[in-house]
Amino acid sequence: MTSGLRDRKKAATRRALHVAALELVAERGLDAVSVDEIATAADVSPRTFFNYFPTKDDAVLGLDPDESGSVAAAVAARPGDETPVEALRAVAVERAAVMARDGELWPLRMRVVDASPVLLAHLAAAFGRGDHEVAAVLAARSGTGPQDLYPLLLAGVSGVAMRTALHRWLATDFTASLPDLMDEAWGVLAAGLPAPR
Amino acid sequence: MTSGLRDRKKAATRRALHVAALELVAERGLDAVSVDEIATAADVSPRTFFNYFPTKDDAVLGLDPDESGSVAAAVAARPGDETPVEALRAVAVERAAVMARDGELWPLRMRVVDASPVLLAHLAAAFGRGDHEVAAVLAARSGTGPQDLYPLLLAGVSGVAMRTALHRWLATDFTASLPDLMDEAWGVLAAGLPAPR
DNA sequence: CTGCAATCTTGCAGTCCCCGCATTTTTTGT
DNA sequence: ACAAAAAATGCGGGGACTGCAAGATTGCAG
Repeated sequence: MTSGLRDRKKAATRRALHVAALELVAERGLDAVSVDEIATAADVSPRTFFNYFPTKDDAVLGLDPDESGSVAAAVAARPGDETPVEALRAVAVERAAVMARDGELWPLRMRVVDASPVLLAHLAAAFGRGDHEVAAVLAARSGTGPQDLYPLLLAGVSGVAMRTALHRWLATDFTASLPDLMDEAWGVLAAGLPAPR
Repeated sequence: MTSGLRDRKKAATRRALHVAALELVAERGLDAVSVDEIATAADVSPRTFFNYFPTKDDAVLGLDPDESGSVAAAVAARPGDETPVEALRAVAVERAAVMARDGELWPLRMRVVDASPVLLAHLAAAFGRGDHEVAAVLAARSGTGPQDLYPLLLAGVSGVAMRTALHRWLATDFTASLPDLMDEAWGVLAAGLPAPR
Protein backbone atom coordinates (compact mmCIF):
# COMPACT_ATOMS: atom_id res chain seq x y z
CA MET A 1 0.00 0.00 0.00
CA THR A 2 2.56 2.49 1.13
CA SER A 3 5.41 1.13 -0.95
CA GLY A 4 5.09 2.55 -4.42
CA LEU A 5 8.22 3.93 -5.98
CA ARG A 6 6.69 7.34 -5.67
CA ASP A 7 6.25 7.11 -1.90
CA ARG A 8 9.71 5.70 -1.35
CA LYS A 9 11.24 8.56 -3.27
CA LYS A 10 9.24 11.08 -1.31
CA ALA A 11 10.35 9.59 1.98
CA ALA A 12 13.96 9.54 0.81
CA THR A 13 13.84 13.17 -0.29
CA ARG A 14 12.25 14.20 2.96
CA ARG A 15 14.90 12.44 4.96
CA ALA A 16 17.69 13.81 2.78
CA LEU A 17 16.44 17.33 3.37
CA HIS A 18 16.18 16.75 7.11
CA VAL A 19 19.64 15.23 7.43
CA ALA A 20 21.19 17.93 5.28
CA ALA A 21 19.53 20.62 7.36
CA LEU A 22 20.58 18.98 10.61
CA GLU A 23 24.22 18.54 9.64
CA LEU A 24 24.64 21.96 8.11
CA VAL A 25 23.08 23.65 11.12
CA ALA A 26 25.16 21.53 13.48
CA GLU A 27 28.27 22.86 11.79
CA ARG A 28 27.41 26.49 11.27
CA GLY A 29 24.40 27.39 13.33
CA LEU A 30 20.84 28.06 12.28
CA ASP A 31 21.24 31.58 10.94
CA ALA A 32 24.31 30.79 8.85
CA VAL A 33 22.49 28.16 6.81
CA SER A 34 20.06 29.14 4.07
CA VAL A 35 17.23 27.12 2.63
CA ASP A 36 18.98 27.23 -0.72
CA GLU A 37 22.02 25.52 0.74
CA ILE A 38 19.93 22.81 2.36
CA ALA A 39 18.09 22.17 -0.87
CA THR A 40 21.33 22.04 -2.85
CA ALA A 41 22.86 19.63 -0.34
CA ALA A 42 19.84 17.37 -0.72
CA ASP A 43 19.90 17.65 -4.52
CA VAL A 44 16.58 19.30 -5.04
CA SER A 45 15.62 22.74 -6.20
CA PRO A 46 15.11 25.43 -3.57
CA ARG A 47 11.45 25.60 -4.49
CA THR A 48 10.96 21.90 -3.84
CA PHE A 49 12.17 22.34 -0.28
CA PHE A 50 8.87 23.96 0.57
CA ASN A 51 6.94 21.04 -0.81
CA TYR A 52 8.32 19.01 2.10
CA PHE A 53 8.66 21.43 4.99
CA PRO A 54 6.71 24.61 5.65
CA THR A 55 9.69 26.35 7.28
CA LYS A 56 13.42 25.95 7.60
CA ASP A 57 13.04 25.22 11.29
CA ASP A 58 10.71 22.32 10.59
CA ALA A 59 13.28 20.78 8.29
CA VAL A 60 15.89 20.94 11.03
CA LEU A 61 13.56 19.34 13.56
CA GLY A 62 12.38 16.86 10.94
CA LEU A 63 9.59 15.50 13.09
CA ASP A 64 7.20 12.94 11.77
CA PRO A 65 3.97 14.86 11.26
CA ASP A 66 1.65 12.02 12.29
CA GLU A 67 3.58 11.09 15.42
CA SER A 68 1.52 13.33 17.67
CA GLY A 69 -1.61 11.53 16.62
CA SER A 70 -0.01 8.18 17.29
CA VAL A 71 0.72 9.23 20.86
CA ALA A 72 -2.93 9.83 21.47
CA ALA A 73 -3.69 6.48 19.88
CA ALA A 74 -1.12 4.74 22.08
CA VAL A 75 -2.70 6.20 25.18
CA ALA A 76 -6.12 5.13 24.03
CA ALA A 77 -4.81 1.60 23.52
CA ARG A 78 -3.62 1.15 27.12
CA PRO A 79 -5.63 -1.19 29.33
CA GLY A 80 -8.62 0.54 30.81
CA ASP A 81 -7.86 -0.35 34.42
CA GLU A 82 -4.73 1.82 34.46
CA THR A 83 -4.96 5.27 35.93
CA PRO A 84 -4.35 8.09 33.44
CA VAL A 85 -0.93 8.73 34.95
CA GLU A 86 0.05 5.10 34.67
CA ALA A 87 -1.06 4.96 31.05
CA LEU A 88 0.70 8.18 30.10
CA ARG A 89 3.83 7.15 31.94
CA ALA A 90 3.97 3.80 30.17
CA VAL A 91 3.50 5.43 26.78
CA ALA A 92 6.20 7.99 27.54
CA VAL A 93 8.73 5.35 28.56
CA GLU A 94 7.93 3.32 25.47
CA ARG A 95 8.36 6.39 23.31
CA ALA A 96 11.68 7.13 24.99
CA ALA A 97 12.85 3.62 24.17
CA VAL A 98 12.03 4.14 20.51
CA MET A 99 13.84 7.45 20.43
CA ALA A 100 16.92 6.01 22.12
CA ARG A 101 16.95 3.13 19.66
CA ASP A 102 17.03 5.57 16.77
CA GLY A 103 20.82 5.72 16.78
CA GLU A 104 22.48 9.06 16.31
CA LEU A 105 19.49 10.96 15.02
CA TRP A 106 17.99 12.12 18.28
CA PRO A 107 21.34 12.95 19.90
CA LEU A 108 22.25 15.08 16.92
CA ARG A 109 18.85 16.69 16.95
CA MET A 110 19.16 17.48 20.64
CA ARG A 111 22.60 18.99 20.28
CA VAL A 112 21.42 21.23 17.47
CA VAL A 113 18.17 22.17 19.14
CA ASP A 114 19.78 22.92 22.46
CA ALA A 115 22.09 25.44 20.81
CA SER A 116 19.23 27.56 19.50
CA PRO A 117 16.47 29.11 21.61
CA VAL A 118 14.26 29.31 18.54
CA LEU A 119 14.53 25.61 17.82
CA LEU A 120 14.09 24.80 21.48
CA ALA A 121 10.82 26.66 21.45
CA HIS A 122 9.70 24.95 18.26
CA LEU A 123 10.50 21.52 19.63
CA ALA A 124 8.58 22.23 22.79
CA ALA A 125 5.71 23.47 20.67
CA ALA A 126 5.85 20.31 18.59
CA PHE A 127 5.59 18.18 21.71
CA GLY A 128 2.67 20.29 22.81
CA ARG A 129 0.94 20.12 19.43
CA GLY A 130 -0.68 16.79 20.14
CA ASP A 131 -1.69 17.89 23.61
CA HIS A 132 -5.27 18.55 22.64
CA GLU A 133 -5.73 15.08 21.22
CA VAL A 134 -4.05 13.51 24.22
CA ALA A 135 -6.20 15.60 26.50
CA ALA A 136 -9.29 14.45 24.65
CA VAL A 137 -8.31 10.80 25.05
CA LEU A 138 -7.56 11.34 28.73
CA ALA A 139 -10.86 13.08 29.19
CA ALA A 140 -12.62 10.09 27.70
CA ARG A 141 -10.72 7.74 30.01
CA SER A 142 -11.39 9.68 33.16
CA GLY A 143 -14.91 10.65 32.21
CA THR A 144 -14.30 14.40 32.26
CA GLY A 145 -14.64 17.10 29.64
CA PRO A 146 -11.72 17.95 27.35
CA GLN A 147 -11.67 21.51 28.69
CA ASP A 148 -11.46 20.37 32.29
CA LEU A 149 -8.41 20.95 34.38
CA TYR A 150 -7.25 17.39 34.75
CA PRO A 151 -6.77 16.30 31.14
CA LEU A 152 -5.24 19.61 30.09
CA LEU A 153 -2.80 19.59 32.96
CA LEU A 154 -1.85 16.00 32.41
CA ALA A 155 -1.23 16.46 28.71
CA GLY A 156 0.92 19.52 29.40
CA VAL A 157 2.85 17.76 32.12
CA SER A 158 3.67 14.86 29.83
CA GLY A 159 5.34 17.33 27.49
CA VAL A 160 7.42 18.67 30.35
CA ALA A 161 8.49 15.17 31.30
CA MET A 162 9.59 14.57 27.73
CA ARG A 163 11.55 17.81 27.50
CA THR A 164 13.16 17.34 30.88
CA ALA A 165 14.20 13.79 30.13
CA LEU A 166 15.66 14.83 26.80
CA HIS A 167 17.52 17.73 28.39
CA ARG A 168 19.09 15.51 30.99
CA TRP A 169 19.91 12.91 28.38
CA LEU A 170 21.85 15.59 26.54
CA ALA A 171 23.48 16.70 29.79
CA THR A 172 24.86 13.19 30.29
CA ASP A 173 26.13 13.24 26.71
CA PHE A 174 23.62 10.48 25.95
CA THR A 175 25.30 7.98 28.24
CA ALA A 176 22.25 7.64 30.47
CA SER A 177 19.24 5.55 29.57
CA LEU A 178 16.51 7.76 28.18
CA PRO A 179 13.68 5.47 29.27
CA ASP A 180 15.13 5.48 32.80
CA LEU A 181 15.33 9.27 32.82
CA MET A 182 11.75 9.42 31.60
CA ASP A 183 10.53 7.03 34.25
CA GLU A 184 12.39 8.94 36.93
CA ALA A 185 10.71 12.17 35.90
CA TRP A 186 7.30 10.56 36.02
CA GLY A 187 8.10 9.13 39.42
CA VAL A 188 8.64 12.61 40.81
CA LEU A 189 5.51 13.90 39.10
CA ALA A 190 3.36 11.06 40.38
CA ALA A 191 4.65 11.62 43.89
CA GLY A 192 3.48 15.23 43.87
CA LEU A 193 6.87 16.87 43.39
CA PRO A 194 8.20 16.27 46.91
CA ALA A 195 11.34 18.15 47.85
CA PRO A 196 14.32 15.86 47.27
CA ARG A 197 16.81 14.63 49.84
CA MET B 1 15.76 58.06 38.27
CA THR B 2 13.44 56.12 36.03
CA SER B 3 11.05 58.96 35.36
CA GLY B 4 12.74 61.14 32.80
CA LEU B 5 10.67 62.34 29.91
CA ARG B 6 12.77 60.07 27.77
CA ASP B 7 11.82 56.90 29.57
CA ARG B 8 8.16 57.81 29.73
CA LYS B 9 8.09 58.34 26.00
CA LYS B 10 9.84 55.08 25.37
CA ALA B 11 7.35 53.22 27.50
CA ALA B 12 4.48 54.97 25.76
CA THR B 13 5.80 54.13 22.31
CA ARG B 14 6.36 50.55 23.29
CA ARG B 15 2.86 50.24 24.59
CA ALA B 16 1.41 51.98 21.55
CA LEU B 17 3.15 49.51 19.27
CA HIS B 18 1.97 46.58 21.35
CA VAL B 19 -1.64 47.74 21.49
CA ALA B 20 -1.68 48.55 17.79
CA ALA B 21 -0.28 45.13 16.97
CA LEU B 22 -2.74 43.41 19.26
CA GLU B 23 -5.80 45.18 17.92
CA LEU B 24 -4.87 44.87 14.28
CA VAL B 25 -4.11 41.18 14.64
CA ALA B 26 -7.31 40.63 16.61
CA GLU B 27 -9.24 42.05 13.68
CA ARG B 28 -7.46 40.54 10.74
CA GLY B 29 -5.23 37.73 11.91
CA LEU B 30 -1.48 37.57 12.22
CA ASP B 31 -0.58 37.09 8.57
CA ALA B 32 -2.80 39.86 7.29
CA VAL B 33 -1.04 42.52 9.35
CA SER B 34 2.34 43.85 8.31
CA VAL B 35 4.95 45.48 10.46
CA ASP B 36 4.56 48.63 8.41
CA GLU B 37 0.89 48.85 9.31
CA ILE B 38 1.60 48.37 12.99
CA ALA B 39 4.26 51.06 12.92
CA THR B 40 1.98 53.45 11.06
CA ALA B 41 -0.85 52.81 13.50
CA ALA B 42 1.50 53.63 16.37
CA ASP B 43 2.84 56.73 14.62
CA VAL B 44 6.43 55.70 14.23
CA SER B 45 8.51 54.82 11.23
CA PRO B 46 8.65 51.18 10.21
CA ARG B 47 12.32 51.08 11.05
CA THR B 48 11.70 52.26 14.58
CA PHE B 49 9.46 49.29 15.19
CA PHE B 50 12.52 47.10 15.41
CA ASN B 51 14.08 49.32 18.04
CA TYR B 52 11.34 48.12 20.37
CA PHE B 53 10.60 44.55 19.34
CA PRO B 54 12.88 42.04 17.69
CA THR B 55 10.02 40.43 15.77
CA LYS B 56 6.43 41.11 14.82
CA ASP B 57 5.30 38.26 17.06
CA ASP B 58 6.99 39.79 20.05
CA ALA B 59 5.11 43.02 19.49
CA VAL B 60 1.82 41.13 19.49
CA LEU B 61 2.70 39.32 22.70
CA GLY B 62 4.11 42.51 24.18
CA LEU B 63 5.65 40.81 27.17
CA ASP B 64 7.72 42.72 29.64
CA PRO B 65 11.28 41.57 28.95
CA ASP B 66 12.44 41.65 32.57
CA GLU B 67 9.42 39.83 33.93
CA SER B 68 11.03 36.42 33.65
CA GLY B 69 13.90 37.56 35.82
CA SER B 70 11.51 38.96 38.36
CA VAL B 71 9.84 35.58 38.71
CA ALA B 72 13.10 34.03 39.73
CA ALA B 73 13.65 36.90 42.13
CA ALA B 74 10.18 36.46 43.63
CA VAL B 75 10.85 32.78 44.23
CA ALA B 76 14.17 33.61 45.85
CA ALA B 77 12.40 36.08 48.13
CA ARG B 78 9.97 33.54 49.58
CA PRO B 79 10.55 32.47 53.17
CA GLY B 80 13.15 29.73 53.40
CA ASP B 81 11.02 27.31 55.38
CA GLU B 82 8.62 26.82 52.49
CA THR B 83 9.03 23.80 50.27
CA PRO B 84 9.90 24.59 46.66
CA VAL B 85 6.39 23.69 45.56
CA GLU B 86 4.84 25.98 48.17
CA ALA B 87 7.07 28.84 47.13
CA LEU B 88 6.46 28.38 43.42
CA ARG B 89 2.75 28.00 43.95
CA ALA B 90 2.53 31.19 45.97
CA VAL B 91 4.47 33.13 43.35
CA ALA B 92 2.28 31.74 40.57
CA VAL B 93 -0.94 32.72 42.32
CA GLU B 94 0.43 36.17 43.00
CA ARG B 95 1.42 36.53 39.38
CA ALA B 96 -2.03 35.43 38.30
CA ALA B 97 -3.56 38.11 40.50
CA VAL B 98 -1.43 40.76 38.82
CA MET B 99 -2.39 39.53 35.37
CA ALA B 100 -6.08 39.44 36.21
CA ARG B 101 -5.88 42.97 37.59
CA ASP B 102 -4.48 44.22 34.31
CA GLY B 103 -7.93 44.84 32.87
CA GLU B 104 -8.60 43.91 29.28
CA LEU B 105 -5.01 43.44 28.21
CA TRP B 106 -4.51 39.81 29.10
CA PRO B 107 -7.94 38.72 27.88
CA LEU B 108 -7.30 40.35 24.53
CA ARG B 109 -3.84 38.85 24.40
CA MET B 110 -5.22 35.41 25.14
CA ARG B 111 -7.91 35.64 22.49
CA VAL B 112 -5.37 36.67 19.88
CA VAL B 113 -2.77 34.15 20.93
CA ASP B 114 -5.24 31.29 21.09
CA ALA B 115 -6.21 31.91 17.46
CA SER B 116 -2.67 31.41 16.17
CA PRO B 117 -0.57 28.31 16.70
CA VAL B 118 2.57 30.33 16.09
CA LEU B 119 1.76 32.82 18.80
CA LEU B 120 0.71 30.05 21.13
CA ALA B 121 4.11 28.48 20.72
CA HIS B 122 5.85 31.80 21.27
CA LEU B 123 3.90 32.50 24.42
CA ALA B 124 4.73 29.09 25.79
CA ALA B 125 8.34 29.69 24.92
CA ALA B 126 8.25 33.04 26.68
CA PHE B 127 6.95 31.40 29.84
CA GLY B 128 9.68 28.84 29.52
CA ARG B 129 12.40 31.41 28.92
CA GLY B 130 12.93 32.13 32.60
CA ASP B 131 12.90 28.44 33.43
CA HIS B 132 16.63 28.18 33.71
CA GLU B 133 16.84 31.02 36.21
CA VAL B 134 13.95 29.62 38.19
CA ALA B 135 15.56 26.20 38.12
CA ALA B 136 18.78 27.73 39.40
CA VAL B 137 16.99 29.42 42.29
CA LEU B 138 15.15 26.23 43.12
CA ALA B 139 18.37 24.29 42.98
CA ALA B 140 19.88 26.69 45.49
CA ARG B 141 16.84 26.34 47.76
CA SER B 142 16.76 22.57 47.68
CA GLY B 143 20.52 22.16 47.70
CA THR B 144 20.72 20.36 44.37
CA GLY B 145 22.51 21.12 41.12
CA PRO B 146 20.79 23.17 38.44
CA GLN B 147 21.02 20.26 36.00
CA ASP B 148 19.33 17.86 38.39
CA LEU B 149 15.94 16.44 37.71
CA TYR B 150 14.02 18.19 40.44
CA PRO B 151 14.61 21.86 39.66
CA LEU B 152 14.26 21.35 35.92
CA LEU B 153 11.03 19.47 36.29
CA LEU B 154 9.61 21.95 38.73
CA ALA B 155 10.42 24.93 36.56
CA GLY B 156 8.85 23.24 33.55
CA VAL B 157 5.78 22.27 35.50
CA SER B 158 5.23 25.81 36.67
CA GLY B 159 5.03 26.88 33.03
CA VAL B 160 2.41 24.23 32.37
CA ALA B 161 0.37 25.42 35.34
CA MET B 162 0.49 28.94 33.94
CA ARG B 163 -0.55 27.90 30.46
CA THR B 164 -3.29 25.62 31.70
CA ALA B 165 -4.73 28.26 33.99
CA LEU B 166 -4.69 30.83 31.19
CA HIS B 167 -6.32 28.42 28.78
CA ARG B 168 -9.13 27.66 31.18
CA TRP B 169 -9.52 31.35 31.96
CA LEU B 170 -10.10 31.92 28.27
CA ALA B 171 -12.47 28.95 28.12
CA THR B 172 -14.65 30.58 30.78
CA ASP B 173 -14.58 33.81 28.80
CA PHE B 174 -12.60 35.34 31.68
CA THR B 175 -15.45 35.03 34.14
CA ALA B 176 -13.49 32.70 36.42
CA SER B 177 -10.87 33.92 38.88
CA LEU B 178 -7.43 33.42 37.38
CA PRO B 179 -5.71 33.08 40.77
CA ASP B 180 -8.23 30.42 41.73
CA LEU B 181 -7.62 28.51 38.49
CA MET B 182 -3.91 28.74 39.12
CA ASP B 183 -4.21 27.49 42.68
CA GLU B 184 -6.44 24.67 41.57
CA ALA B 185 -3.87 23.56 39.02
CA TRP B 186 -1.12 23.57 41.60
CA GLY B 187 -3.33 21.61 43.97
CA VAL B 188 -3.59 18.79 41.46
CA LEU B 189 0.12 18.94 40.75
CA ALA B 190 1.08 18.88 44.41
CA ALA B 191 -1.22 15.90 44.98
CA GLY B 192 0.61 13.85 42.33
CA LEU B 193 -1.99 14.11 39.60
CA PRO B 194 -4.54 11.74 41.14
CA ALA B 195 -7.32 10.58 38.83
CA PRO B 196 -10.35 12.74 39.54
CA ARG B 197 -13.55 11.32 41.00
C1' DC C 1 4.79 -0.69 -24.66
C1' DT C 2 2.09 3.16 -25.37
C1' DG C 3 -0.84 6.87 -24.30
C1' DC C 4 -3.13 9.43 -20.58
C1' DA C 5 -3.97 11.22 -16.08
C1' DA C 6 -2.22 12.21 -11.68
C1' DT C 7 1.46 13.81 -9.18
C1' DC C 8 5.87 15.95 -8.37
C1' DT C 9 9.49 19.20 -9.52
C1' DT C 10 11.07 23.43 -10.96
C1' DG C 11 11.66 28.41 -12.25
C1' DC C 12 9.91 32.99 -11.84
C1' DA C 13 8.18 36.95 -9.80
C1' DG C 14 6.79 39.06 -5.83
C1' DT C 15 5.82 40.21 -0.70
C1' DC C 16 7.29 40.79 3.66
C1' DC C 17 10.43 40.15 7.71
C1' DC C 18 14.46 41.64 9.67
C1' DC C 19 19.12 43.75 9.87
C1' DG C 20 23.42 46.95 9.46
C1' DC C 21 24.79 51.43 8.68
C1' DA C 22 24.70 56.34 8.19
C1' DT C 23 22.01 60.53 9.03
C1' DT C 24 18.93 63.46 11.34
C1' DT C 25 16.14 64.74 15.25
C1' DT C 26 15.17 64.89 20.20
C1' DT C 27 16.44 64.89 25.05
C1' DT C 28 19.64 65.65 28.82
C1' DG C 29 23.02 67.84 31.77
C1' DT C 30 25.48 71.99 32.34
C1' DA D 1 21.96 77.96 24.93
C1' DC D 2 25.26 74.22 23.77
C1' DA D 3 27.54 69.94 23.36
C1' DA D 4 27.02 64.97 24.42
C1' DA D 5 23.95 61.03 24.57
C1' DA D 6 20.22 58.62 22.90
C1' DA D 7 16.51 57.78 19.87
C1' DA D 8 14.14 57.96 15.26
C1' DT D 9 14.54 57.57 10.59
C1' DG D 10 15.85 56.35 5.66
C1' DC D 11 18.18 53.33 2.66
C1' DG D 12 19.82 49.13 0.85
C1' DG D 13 19.93 44.30 1.04
C1' DG D 14 19.66 39.22 2.27
C1' DG D 15 16.70 35.68 2.95
C1' DA D 16 12.18 33.18 4.07
C1' DC D 17 8.10 31.96 2.04
C1' DT D 18 4.04 31.91 -1.58
C1' DG D 19 1.15 31.57 -5.91
C1' DC D 20 1.34 30.42 -10.46
C1' DA D 21 2.29 28.02 -14.59
C1' DA D 22 5.22 25.08 -17.23
C1' DG D 23 7.97 20.86 -17.53
C1' DA D 24 9.26 16.12 -15.88
C1' DT D 25 7.96 11.49 -13.57
C1' DT D 26 5.18 7.99 -12.19
C1' DG D 27 0.88 5.00 -12.04
C1' DC D 28 -2.30 2.66 -14.72
C1' DA D 29 -5.31 0.86 -18.48
C1' DG D 30 -5.51 -0.92 -22.75
